Amino acid sequence: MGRRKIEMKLVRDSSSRQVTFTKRRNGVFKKANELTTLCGAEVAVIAFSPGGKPFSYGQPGVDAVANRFLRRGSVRSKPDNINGTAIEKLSQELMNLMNESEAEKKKAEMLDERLKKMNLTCSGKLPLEGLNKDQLQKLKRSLEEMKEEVRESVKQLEASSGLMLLVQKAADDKESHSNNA
Amino acid sequence: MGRRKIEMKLVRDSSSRQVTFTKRRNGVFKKANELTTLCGAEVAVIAFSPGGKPFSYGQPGVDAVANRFLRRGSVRSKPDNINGTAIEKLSQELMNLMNESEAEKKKAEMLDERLKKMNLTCSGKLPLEGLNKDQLQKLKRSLEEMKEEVRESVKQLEASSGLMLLVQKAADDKESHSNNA
DNA sequence: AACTATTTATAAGA
DNA sequence: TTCTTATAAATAGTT
Repeated sequence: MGRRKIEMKLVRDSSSRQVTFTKRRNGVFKKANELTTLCGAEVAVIAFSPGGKPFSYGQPGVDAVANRFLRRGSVRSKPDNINGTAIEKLSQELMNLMNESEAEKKKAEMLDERLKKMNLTCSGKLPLEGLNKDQLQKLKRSLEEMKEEVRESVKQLEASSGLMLLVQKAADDKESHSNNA
Repeated sequence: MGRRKIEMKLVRDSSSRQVTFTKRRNGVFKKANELTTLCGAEVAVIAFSPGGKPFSYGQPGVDAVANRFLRRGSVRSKPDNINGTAIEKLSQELMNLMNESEAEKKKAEMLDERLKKMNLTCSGKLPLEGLNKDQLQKLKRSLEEMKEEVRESVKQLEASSGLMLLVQKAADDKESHSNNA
């Protein structure tokens, strides 16, 4: 996309390659950002430069995602309109939310398995012979902890969702009582 | 980049949004692939559609990324070269990974606290009484935020796992080289 | 780090 | 949906 068409193969000159990497990395991140903005999708990109330096989009990330989400939420519905049938809408959204949480749980489980498999292989071979074993171990532990926390979060989320449903039901009951009276 | 310039905001029409997502997702993946090919960089992209479906470049898993990594390694440098400075690069990557893991852990902890607080409030009062739709909304929002955060955590965890695999594969490679010698 | 000549990506449309 | 096509964007080579 420039003065000339280039062959799709490794750029020979190391310097040019670095320049190309920088330009195109920015390009990919921008595209990812647009995908996020345009479609409300969550996108994460991780790129290691030829030199091994890590770059990522979506990183400082949770904040950005949260902000985006909140903005969308406030735009979508007017607070005042929360009467009557709005409850049904909420109920529907809750249902959707819970379903998504389910999906999230499954992902976490798959992740879990992958991690387990990984751990087995790792401890079996103690692979990073020449590398810093200490670092690897720390890494492993970090991953382990993260896994636990995520799993815990999912559990709590489920519990909370359940509670929410109960609350909602109670609300409905109360309402129909009022109607009866 | 089409017949018209479009505003960079959420595409209103759900159907159009889906189309846009598909097209642009392919675009991002293609760009990622080019970055990989042109610069010998390792790139992973994960995208969740508005509907929550996961797509990724570098899959059917991390395996593809790992393979690419290994292929590049054998092309770029002689196998023996994995011993010297390559080690330092990996080490660097590990360091970065660990830093990210730390950040993630903290985020997860915050999430955890918020969840705990919420559970307390909910179970303490079983707030069906006030049960203002307003409260319901707040709860809903909390749930949604948590969902986002959990999902984000999972994504990051996946990314980390992928990196781990890469590191491990590289280590295995090194070992077999040693064995061969 | 900027600047274009071109190539690519893609928003509409068929 | 898949394929065109008119335009907007990205970017390779240049300064």
